[in-house]
Amino acid sequence: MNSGTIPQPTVERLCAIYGLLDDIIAEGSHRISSTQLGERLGESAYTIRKDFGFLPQGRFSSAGYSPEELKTAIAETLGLKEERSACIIGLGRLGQAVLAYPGFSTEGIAIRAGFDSDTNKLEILTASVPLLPSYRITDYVKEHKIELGIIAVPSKQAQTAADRLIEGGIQGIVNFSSPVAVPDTIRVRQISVLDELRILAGLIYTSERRP
Amino acid sequence: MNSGTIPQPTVERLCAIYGLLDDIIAEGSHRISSTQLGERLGESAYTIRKDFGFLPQGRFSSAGYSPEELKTAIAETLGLKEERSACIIGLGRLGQAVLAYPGFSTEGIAIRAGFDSDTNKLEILTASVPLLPSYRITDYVKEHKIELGIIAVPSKQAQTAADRLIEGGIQGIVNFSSPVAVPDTIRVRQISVLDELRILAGLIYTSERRP
DNA sequence: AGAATACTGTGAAATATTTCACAGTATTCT
DNA sequence: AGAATACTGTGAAATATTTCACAGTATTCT
Repeated sequence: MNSGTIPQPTVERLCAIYGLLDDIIAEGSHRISSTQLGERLGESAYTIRKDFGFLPQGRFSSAGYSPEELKTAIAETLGLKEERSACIIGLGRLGQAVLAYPGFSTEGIAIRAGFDSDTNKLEILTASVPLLPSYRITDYVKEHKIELGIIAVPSKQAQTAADRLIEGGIQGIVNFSSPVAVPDTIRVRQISVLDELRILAGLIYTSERRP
Repeated sequence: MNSGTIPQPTVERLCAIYGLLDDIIAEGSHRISSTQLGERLGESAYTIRKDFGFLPQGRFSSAGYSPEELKTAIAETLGLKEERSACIIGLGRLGQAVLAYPGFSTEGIAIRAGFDSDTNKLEILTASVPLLPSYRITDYVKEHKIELGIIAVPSKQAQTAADRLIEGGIQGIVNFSSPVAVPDTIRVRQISVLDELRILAGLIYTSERRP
């Protein structure tokens, strides 16, 4: 067994597994082994099992894990049982794509509002949640106790968006835009397709050169 | 100085810095220190300097780095000087958003084609690159020596998309869809907003509980 | 011109993370 | 029913990564 703080790589992998378990359940499997999970994720079975050491001791054994029980155990450990409120800043193509993503509602994340500084856009778009002008971010986040923010604005507006979210009391940010400065109480996950493509290029290039 | 294989976390940070340097150059700075870079990225200055140890010895010193020289040094080290060819599979909202992203052309990544299995969609959309039916992925990737693929299809189609790319000789994949099984010569970068939101929730929750 | 400052570069130490090796055990097979 | 199998859980070892501490040096200040 294991307690103490959970290492960040473990939290990341547990979340990846959590999502994967939906696929596995959809496929109809009722048992899954650490080896199989590791293969799907590109991790070793040892690592997966060590990660599971942070879950409440489940007396799993000998024929792998039950996907349903695993999901429950992970949800409990990472606090994914209660629904989290989120909002999205920037309703361009990317923001709209995220807003329209059907997965959230069933998965413990509720997108509660969308914001954009272009009021025209707010009128044209339709959504099942309120779409509001950006100057209302702080108030709205505060009033509705929104915990997570997604930033999908052009890079010059990223810092303003972050500042408004933070002033409203946001706890974490997924940022598709340029990196933003935040106090170290706020966690930021940076996402950039361009960076990822470069990382791939870099990994490929450096492993070719130095075998 | 330093050679040998470059650690993956270093490649990742160097790519993040590479992108950040464009912002810094745009702001008009001609000098940037490891401390400043670290603050923007949420890393320590030590780490940044260690990372730079993998760059060709630049005799930078004492008043920080020149953003331009840094960019060149990183590009050289990671092979980002030559343009890389990429393609995108799946032309839903997300795929369209990526395809329309203006940053690539100026940044050493060229999106050469888009694919979708819905031929209607191919006719409706317009783009500056060919939009083709998905069964042509393998041929096209092979013929045009496309190195990187972006998968933005519904989860059930992800594995097929990956298989076609791999058969065509793709070297790396950025995958917005469900995790895919690939031979270990292929590198995959998995991107999921839902996972990122859960990671944030998990990090926040576990650090609250165990201070 | 000389002193103070603000950096970098880098071995060595500290820490975090992964991998190994194997005992223990439910399940499956004959 | 007994043997073989296929797992998990976990200390210990190995490895990777980060942090520290500080010497060296160009730049800025007085």
